[in-house]
Amino acid sequence: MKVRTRFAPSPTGYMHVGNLRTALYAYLWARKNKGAFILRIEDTDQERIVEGSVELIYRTLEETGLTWDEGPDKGGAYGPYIQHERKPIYRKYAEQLIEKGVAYYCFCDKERLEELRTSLQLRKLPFRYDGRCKKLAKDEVREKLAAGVPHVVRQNIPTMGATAFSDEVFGTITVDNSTLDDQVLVKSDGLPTYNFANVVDDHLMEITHVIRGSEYLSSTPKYNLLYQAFGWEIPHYVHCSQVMRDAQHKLSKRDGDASYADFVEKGYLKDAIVNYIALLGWNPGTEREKFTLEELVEAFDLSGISRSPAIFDVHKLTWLNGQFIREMPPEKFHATALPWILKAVKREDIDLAKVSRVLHERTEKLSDIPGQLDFIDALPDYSPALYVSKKMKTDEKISLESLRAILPVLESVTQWDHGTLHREIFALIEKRRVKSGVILWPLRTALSGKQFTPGGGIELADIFGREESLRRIRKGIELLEKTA
RNA sequence: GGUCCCAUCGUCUAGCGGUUAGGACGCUGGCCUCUCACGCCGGAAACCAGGGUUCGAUUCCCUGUGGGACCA
Repeated sequence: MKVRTRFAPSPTGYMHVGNLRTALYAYLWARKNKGAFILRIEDTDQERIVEGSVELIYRTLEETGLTWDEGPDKGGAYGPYIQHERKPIYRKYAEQLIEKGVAYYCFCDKERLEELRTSLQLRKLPFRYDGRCKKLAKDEVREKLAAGVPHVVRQNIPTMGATAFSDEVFGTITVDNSTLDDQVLVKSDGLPTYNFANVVDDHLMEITHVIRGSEYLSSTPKYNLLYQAFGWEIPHYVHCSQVMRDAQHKLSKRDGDASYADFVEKGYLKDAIVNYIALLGWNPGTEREKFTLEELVEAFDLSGISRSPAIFDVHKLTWLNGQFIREMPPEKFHATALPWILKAVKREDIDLAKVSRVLHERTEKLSDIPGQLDFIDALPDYSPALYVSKKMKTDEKISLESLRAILPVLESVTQWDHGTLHREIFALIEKRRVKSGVILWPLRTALSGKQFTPGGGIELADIFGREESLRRIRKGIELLEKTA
């Protein structure tokens, strides 16, 4: 049978990385098996719907390369792919269940349910519907329906026995039916609950592998009861454990760093994000850690999914991001980095390609870039103490001598390029018979006014060009003369 | 509160009865070096606890502890 998986997000305006990981696993499994990956929008909970969410879902999946074969925009043989458009379908199946006695109409209103709840709470019992409407006579039900009394449809769970299901990652799980609640299948507005809709849709859409978060683990027995009542084949279940912020908390929207968009905004590459979340809770069985999406398709297997929750480690994501950045060809890095470089560099006399060259090995995430370039547009005010470096064997006095020696050398340079500069500066070092740091440290300090910079003194001189370099060196000499 | 699930370095994980418990991030020492970074070499760092089963348990079983999910 052809493998069919689905990603079924609610349009709540947010693409949580945990959801994205679930989508990724479903995508990988479909592709790995040459099957189909389906996108279905679960909008039965109308109150939670956020404008523009569906577009956000499309955009995220497209950006990350998780292409779907069937969906609201693409169509397919199993549509519609938006749950609220499937309303009549659910009604029909709910009626079937009622006929079979596996479900029943419930006319209990809010007040009665509230009473039930408080009375159970007083006795420290968990809330469970007491099944009152189950006992209603057929005529009574018909009358109430005809009179238009508001009602829901509830699942009639057997009071005896147990229900078991098998999960690809958790194994067999058995639950006593007596602990299961007669959950609502169809709400009073006529729309199905998620609990009902997902079963009907997964069956009708011929989903073979239901890949979803572990929060559905405890309701799965109820779904199985439904499948059994309909006589439908039960799909393979693949439950993925939570993505956590720390041991106590799920990674949540409130932290401001839980969504795909948050990470893109912070300068993470989509490839790195996808690679990292794939590894969160799944391992390929080898020690390999870096994968492209295509390579993940190849390597992915259900058996590598782990049961315990995983804490999202932004440090490791950052490292992986750096790996992807370093691997880029220089032109690609330049194109990627350019918008971030332009945030810091406004002057137009700078060759930005040279800037990205020195940045390339020094960038882990793109948002690091502006801060690294804050000395380009204007030389910052800096303390002469920056000229002191024990390791480079230099201090204010020595630096002053060095800068005074550098100035005429650079002034006489006619061909201002990296090769020439390098040659001239190193000739000076040799001539003065000093350690290279004695010349290079003051040069870099004078050019940048910073302790650390992307690029060394010669590279910076090349980037700044003749006029700006000489100007900054003279300024350094001035500063040191004042100190001495 | 009831039910279910989970438990190896700080973090992600390998392990599927006998291993010097492996890798990666992070941390750290060194080398390289035009500062920083990259890269390379090294180091510290873990089997939640107690009972079984077994010649032998990180591994299998039970209990406890801790954490999570679901139902409220």
